[in-house]
Amino acid sequence: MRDFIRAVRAISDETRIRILKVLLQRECCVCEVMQALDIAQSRASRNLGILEGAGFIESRRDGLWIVYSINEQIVDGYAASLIEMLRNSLVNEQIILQDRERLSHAVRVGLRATGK
Amino acid sequence: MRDFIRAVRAISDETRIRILKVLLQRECCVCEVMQALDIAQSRASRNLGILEGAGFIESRRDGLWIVYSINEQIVDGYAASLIEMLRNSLVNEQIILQDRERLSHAVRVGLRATGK
DNA sequence: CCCCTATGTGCATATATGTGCATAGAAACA
DNA sequence: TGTTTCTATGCACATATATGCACATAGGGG
Repeated sequence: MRDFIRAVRAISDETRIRILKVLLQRECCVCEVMQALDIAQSRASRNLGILEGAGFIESRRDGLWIVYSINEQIVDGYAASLIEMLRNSLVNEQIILQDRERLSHAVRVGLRATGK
Repeated sequence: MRDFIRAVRAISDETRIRILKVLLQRECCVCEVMQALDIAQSRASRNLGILEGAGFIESRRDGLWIVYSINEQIVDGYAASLIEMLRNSLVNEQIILQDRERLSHAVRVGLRATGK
């Protein structure tokens, strides 16, 4: 019951839904997620942590960055069903399309180094 | 997005999960739900309302009672997928089995008339 | 070995959520 | 039409959740 609720709650937040939708496009580091969603870094990090704790995503280090990606090898567990459900949902949602657009321009480089 | 979140949030609460599990056994009036879960009447009523608003269940009047049941005819909508997921989940959960046991003894009669 | 960059986290705060209590509402039945 | 019975809801309150800000941490690269 606890795991079930943790999984469902994890996917019941708009920010985390948007993150999952982005990660369904391709793996991302934290800074790419914050660019895609146009949110603060701490917010991206925290919500990625929640999604990881619920089993939706996994992380690995790649040089300076920590790359998050959809946890594909889950067979049991509730996250698998929910991810599958999300895959077919919200396909024409405005904000999801916006995030996808921004994601396509996101670069794996700190904002400090972008010249801004 | 709003509907998606409403559906997922509706099923992310232990009380409502237990209610849905009970209704998957058979349709119930409010007083049967409160007996099965051993909760207050207002709590049962309120959570039934949330589940109805999210599209999981429907209600009809039957004499003195209002009977709630799983909304079976939903094809589109997110509730259908979530109900299907719940159907195969938590099958050995202690509290779910307790609720089912109490449900089998529940009667469609006000507590006031039980002699207590 | 030190510094710099990316990521994680403690704290304060605003908002949302769940619940009990008491009461209002609704509708069947006499 | 009045009464009884079941169900819904306003209110108060406790708890949970999400977020920004500032800072701590970690670990790669020079």
